Formats: sequence, structure tokens, C-alpha cells
Amino acid sequence: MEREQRRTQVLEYAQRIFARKGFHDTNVADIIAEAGIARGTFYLYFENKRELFETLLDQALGDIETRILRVRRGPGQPPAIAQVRANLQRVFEYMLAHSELLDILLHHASGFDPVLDEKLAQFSARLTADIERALSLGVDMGLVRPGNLSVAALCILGAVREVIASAVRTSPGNEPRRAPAVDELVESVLAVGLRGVATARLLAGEEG
Amino acid sequence: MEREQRRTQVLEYAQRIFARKGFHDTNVADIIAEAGIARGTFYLYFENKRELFETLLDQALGDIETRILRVRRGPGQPPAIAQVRANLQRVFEYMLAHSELLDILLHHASGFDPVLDEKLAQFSARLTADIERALSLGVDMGLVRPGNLSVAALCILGAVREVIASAVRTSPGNEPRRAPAVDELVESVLAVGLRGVATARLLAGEEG
Amino acid sequence: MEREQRRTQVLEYAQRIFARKGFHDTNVADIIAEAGIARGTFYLYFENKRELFETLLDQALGDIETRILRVRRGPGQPPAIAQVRANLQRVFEYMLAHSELLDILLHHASGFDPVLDEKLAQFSARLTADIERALSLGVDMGLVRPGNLSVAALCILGAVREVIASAVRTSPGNEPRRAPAVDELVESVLAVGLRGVATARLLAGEEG
Amino acid sequence: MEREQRRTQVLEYAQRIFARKGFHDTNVADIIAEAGIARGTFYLYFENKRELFETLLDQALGDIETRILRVRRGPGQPPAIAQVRANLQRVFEYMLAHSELLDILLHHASGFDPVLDEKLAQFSARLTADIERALSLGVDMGLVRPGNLSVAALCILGAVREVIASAVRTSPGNEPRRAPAVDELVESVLAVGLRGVATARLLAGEEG
DNA sequence: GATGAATGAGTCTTCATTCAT
DNA sequence: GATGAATGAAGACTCATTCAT
Repeated sequence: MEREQRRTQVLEYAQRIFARKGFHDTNVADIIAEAGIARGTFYLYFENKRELFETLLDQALGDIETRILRVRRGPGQPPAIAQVRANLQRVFEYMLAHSELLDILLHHASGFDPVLDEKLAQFSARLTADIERALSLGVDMGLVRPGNLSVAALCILGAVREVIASAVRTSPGNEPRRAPAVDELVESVLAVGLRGVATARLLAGEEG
Repeated sequence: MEREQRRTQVLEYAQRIFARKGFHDTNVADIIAEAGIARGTFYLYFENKRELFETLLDQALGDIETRILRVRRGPGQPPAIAQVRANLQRVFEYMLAHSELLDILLHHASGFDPVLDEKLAQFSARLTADIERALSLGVDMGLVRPGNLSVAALCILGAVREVIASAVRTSPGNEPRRAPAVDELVESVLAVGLRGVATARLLAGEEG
Repeated sequence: MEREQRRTQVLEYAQRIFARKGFHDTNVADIIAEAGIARGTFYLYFENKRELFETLLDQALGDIETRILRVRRGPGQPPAIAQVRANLQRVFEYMLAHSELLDILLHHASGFDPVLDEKLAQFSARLTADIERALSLGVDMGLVRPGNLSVAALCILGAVREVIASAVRTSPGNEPRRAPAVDELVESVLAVGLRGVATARLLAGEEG
Repeated sequence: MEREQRRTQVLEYAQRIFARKGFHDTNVADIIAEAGIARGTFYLYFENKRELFETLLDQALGDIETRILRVRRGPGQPPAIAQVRANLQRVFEYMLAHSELLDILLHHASGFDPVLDEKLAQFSARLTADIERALSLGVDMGLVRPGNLSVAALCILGAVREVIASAVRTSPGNEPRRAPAVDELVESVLAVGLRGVATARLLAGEEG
């Protein structure tokens, strides 16, 4: 436990620096200075800089996936929309409370290491597949309009991602965002996702 | 002009390499080897590696924005949906035909230089603002449902981005994607954006 | 005594590793892993890595010198040749049975530490002097042809060394070499040393 | 040629340092300081420290082998002994004039890199095979006494090696050894090799 | 006595950039 | 304009040794 604690501590320091300076511009020197440990100590806990970063990434991805629960149907289960809403809420709250992680995910995790890239790609693929499965189920139950569900899944994932990214950008501090804001964000995303942006009139083409 | 041609040539070579190896893993040595010029010559055409990359990025962002036309209303103008559809189509086609650029944009352009990061952020901000403005107009005309339009704009941007990213991923080759595929992609994105994924029944909460 | 046993045990483990990987490539980590002791414990038994190695070397050199008995003359003593033969036999047998030691001696003991180098140089010098003294005695008794005896001594030492090195190389395993082989080796070396390789005809220059 | 000259220059500086401090204790910093070049320049000419060392070794081994001519028989050829003597003389002279190289060969070239070790082993093997072949020819012509020729070859190689090593040790300076000394060394080695050290009386066992 | 976490000096290697030719 | 040899700052990683528990 002793060891785990130390590791975790260093991970936290490193996370902050990575978020601020990115992977390449973060030296081991930076990390150990921040963590107040000696150079050799760093390598006692991590194989190298990349492994540390990978750990951070795994953690973040895992934390996020943990917060996404499969939508369940059946007596006693909340309505589907409520379950989706709860998922969104959990993810938004987590991400906004860990904006550093998000920053790493969005800006620094990609393009410098094939292994990590693959990891991220698989994460996205997993999420997309989850969403698509849910949609497919919805279609079967008459809750979701049929169509190209994989594209729809991508749209939903992309929308969520972008909104979160934007939200983090505008609340750079670490103070947890006011609850109402998250609620509104979630509602808005949900609204767009469920009903789209168009009115009947637009859809009818009666624009003139 | 001679000079401009040379510069352009080197830029093209560099683009290929950046797309393949990312910014940090691309050496000046790689670029000059590919371009067949001497080390010193490189610095005759570019201030440094970063400037070259920035040029590439500016180009890409400019090309994309060029393809997005403001939705115009009035007699003789095509219906709004048609204009949006045309925008999507142009962007999709361009991106799929220049997947290298996209790769750079998505994977290698972020997180290693504050200046470039800022540029990307502003690009996103500009696009979001454009979309939001269009939506706002739509609301005024009764074509778009009112709501949190900035979130809606983000959703749309994110959806498009994700779908393009996925499309590029699955068509790694350089051969231009078959037209029908682009059409279908565009239609699907449009459908989700305009009408959402839910059926009336889901929205009514009559799931039980 | 407890302590001595521990030390000896570690020395044995270390010997194996040094023989396999050399001095510089053998880490303290390797040794303690093999010996199953903690890092700090190592420094309880040895001042440092070099001291351990030096101990090993001293041991080897001592073991070898122990097996070389001064040739004695006088009633009741075996003939000189028999005594020399016995010396050779003992050294060959010991070395072949401890090829790891030899490996260290031949390959890893030289050139990285002035102190150890000096030790090896003195060992060689001692052996050469012993041989030279024996030869000198032989000259006095008419058993050895006069000549540059120090060169002759070097030749003998070098010949023995090379033959042993070669023998060890070809019997890499740890199984003790079959006795006959050692015998033949010894006889051959002895033959060359005593009578040289030339026939009378070559010496007479009647080659044409 | 420019480039080759530079390389050669650095090699010479490096040789001196390697001879003095060995491979492991010689830093790239030492070499570049001595050669008066920048750190990066070093890596312009050599892949790394090992490659430089390997080059040095190859050169030395090549130089030596160049000086060993196969003994040729036939009308107009000098007597075999004269040819062997000439070989010895050339090798002795070269080695004594390049004692630094020898130092590297004897003390620093072994045991820290499998590739180099193999190279040295093959060098020895080649020399031994050459000698054995010559002996075998000699046997056929009645000039060499039959016996275990491969052991005999090893004895000769070892004798020469040891004598040279000793000679270099005692003439550490760089001044070429006085000619007579080399001659005497060669004669003495030759005498031992050809006729051995024993008198007829010793061989007859009439020692008592 | 034993442990093993912590140390930090030491080294190799890379690479963007310069500048004399 | 073009060249490419030279530069040297920067950074990752190793490992013998110490010392508090």
C-alpha cells in the first residue's frame, strides 16, 4: 500500500504537469521536481515516462467507462431516457471535476505513440459500439427511428465529446461546476440528440 | 514564383511525413531527405520546423473554411437544408480526399505549442459561432426549435467531426471515397441532426 | 563462521554471473537476485562490487598457484619431467573443472581497474619467474638447453595459457573433461615444450 | 577524403584514450575533448562508442594479419624457417611500434560485447588454423615432427602472444624498440618453438 | 543483522539550428 | 542560392551506494 500510495502521488503530480505542458514538453525533471523525489526514485515506480503517461490514460479511460452503465429494460427499471440522462450526467460531472484528465485525453494523448493511439482508438470504438447497440435495441422496441445507426452512434459520441471539451475549456479552474449548469448541459445535449434541431416546418420544406 | 513552387513542394513532402509520424517524431532530417534538399536549404524556405507545420495547418484550416458557405435566405436561394447539405458534402469530400491533413489536424496538431493550440481553438470557436448564428436565424424563422443554441452548435460540430474522423479511419487508402458513401454519410448526419434519434413514442415516455 | 558461509555462497553466485556477463555488465542487482539477499545485505558482506570481484580473482589465482609445485631434485624425488607433467595435469584439471573462473580470468579481469590489472600482472610475473628459475636450474644440470631463458619461460606460460583457453572454449559445459583428453593435452604441450616442432632435417636446413 | 581524414584523426585520439583507460572508463566526453570536436560531431562520424571501438579493433586485427604471409615452398623461395622468422619479425615490429593497439587487444577488447568477443575468437581461430596448416605441410615434407598439431599450433600462438605482451609491457614508451632486441626476441621464440627447451639428456630421462 | 526505498552523479544519444564555403 | 559539416543544449535512463527502519 505504501508503494501504491507513492505511485499515486507521483501520478497526480505528473497529471497536473502533463495537462499543462503536454507529453513531449514535460520532462522527467519537471515531474520529479514537482513531486519532490529524486531522479532514480522516479524509475523505481515507473518504467519510463511513457509508462507513467499510459497509466494515467488507462485510469482516465477506465474511470469514464465505469460511469457509463448499460441501459437496462424491464419492470422496475427507470425509463430509458432517464438512464441515458444519468449516464450523461455522471460522465459530465466526472469530466468537469477532472478537467486535467480531459485535457490530457483531448490534447496530449494522441499521435506520439502507436500503442497509446491504439488504446484511444479502441476506447472510442467501444463507446461507439455501446451506443450503437443501445440504439439498435431502441429500434427493435420502436423507441428509436431506424436509419444508419453506426453513423448515429458516432454523432452522439462526437456531440458529447465536443460539449464536454467546450465546457472544460470555459471552466478551466478546478472548482466543480455548479450543478445546474451540468443539468442544463445534459438536457440540451439530450434534446438535440433525441429530437434534432429542426422544426416540423423545416422538415416539411415549407421555408419560403 | 520559383521560390513559391519550391516551398509548396517541400510542404507537400512534409505533410505526408507529419501525417505518418506526427510532429515530434518527424525530424528535419526526414523532411529534407524526402524533399531531396540540403539541410541548409530547408532554413532558406522556412524559419524553422514549427513555422512549416503552422503553414500546413493554416492551409488546412483555410481550405476547410473555404468550403463552408454561410446559409443564405432569399428568393432564388436553395432551401436551407439543401445549403447545409451542400456544406457538409463539400467538407466531407475534401477531408476524405485529404485524409493526411485530417490526420494531422486530429492527431498531431494539438498540445505541443500554445500558438498552434490557440489557432485550433479559434478555428473551432469560429465554426461553432457560425453554426450557432445559423441556428439562431433558423429559430427566428421558425425553422429551428428554440433551446440552448450554443450547445446545439457544439453537438453538430462534434457530430460532424467524429463522423469524418471515423470515415477517414476506415478509408485509410488515398483513393477518393466513392460518392454514394459520402452522400449516405451526409444524409445520416443530417437526419440525426435535424430530427434526432427518438421516435414520438420514446419522447412520450410510453416505453413500458 | 556463519558469516563466512554466507559470503562464500554469494561469491559463488556472483562468480557464475561474472563469468556469463563480465564485470561491467553484472549489476549488483543481478547478484542479489541470484543470491536471494537484499541490497543492503550485499554491502554487509562486501565493501563494494569491486571488492567482491577482487576476492574472486584472488581466490582463483591462489587456487592455481597452489597447484603448481616447485620442481624438486634429489633422491626419492620423481624425475623432473614427471613433476612438470604433474603440475600441468593439476592445473589443466582444475581449470577445466572451473571454466567459469577461467573465463573471468581470461576475459573479464583485465583493463577496468588498475589495482586488479596490477594483480594479474604480478601473477603472470610470478609464474614466469617460477618457470624461469626452473629452467635455469635445468641448465645448470644439463637438462635444459641454454638460451634466453626469460623468453623461454614466457613461451611456456603462453603456450599453456592458450591451450587451456582453447580447451575451455571447446568444453563449455560444466561436466569435467574426460581424463584421457587432459592427458593428451598435457602430453602434447609437453612434447612441444621439450622438443619443439622441428625435425632434424628442418633444423639442418636441408629442405630443398 | 576530407571525411575519412577526420574520422581517422578521431580514431587516433580515441585509440590513445582507450589504451590508457579501457573501453568502459573512456567516455565519449573524453574522446571529444581530446579530439577537440563537439559532441554532435562525434556522432557524425561514428554510430556510437562501440562502433568506434570496433573499427579500431578491426583495423588492428587486419594490420596484424596483413603482416603474416603464408609460408611458400618452391624454387626461389627462401627456406621455410626464414619465412617464419620474417613473419615473426614483422609482427613483433608492428606490435612494438603500436603498443597502444596491443594494449587494447590484450586488455580491453574482451568480455564486454558478444560481437567483439566473437571477432576476437575468430581472429585467434584463424591464426591457429594458419599455423596448423603450415605445420601439417611441414609434417608431409618431413620438416615437422608429427603429433597433435592443433595443440602445437595453440602452443605457438600462445608463446608468441605472451612474448609480445611482455615485450610491450617492458617498453611502454612509443619509441620503436632497438632492432637487435626484436631480433633476439624472434630468435629465442623460434629456438624454443623449433627445438623445445630440453636437452637430449633430459629427454632420455638420465637425470639422476 | 537484514532490509529495500531513496539517492543523484554519470553517460549516452538526439536533433534543431547555424554558418563558412 | 545551395550546401552539409559542425554545434551543443537538452533529455532519458542506469546503477552503485547509503541509511532509516
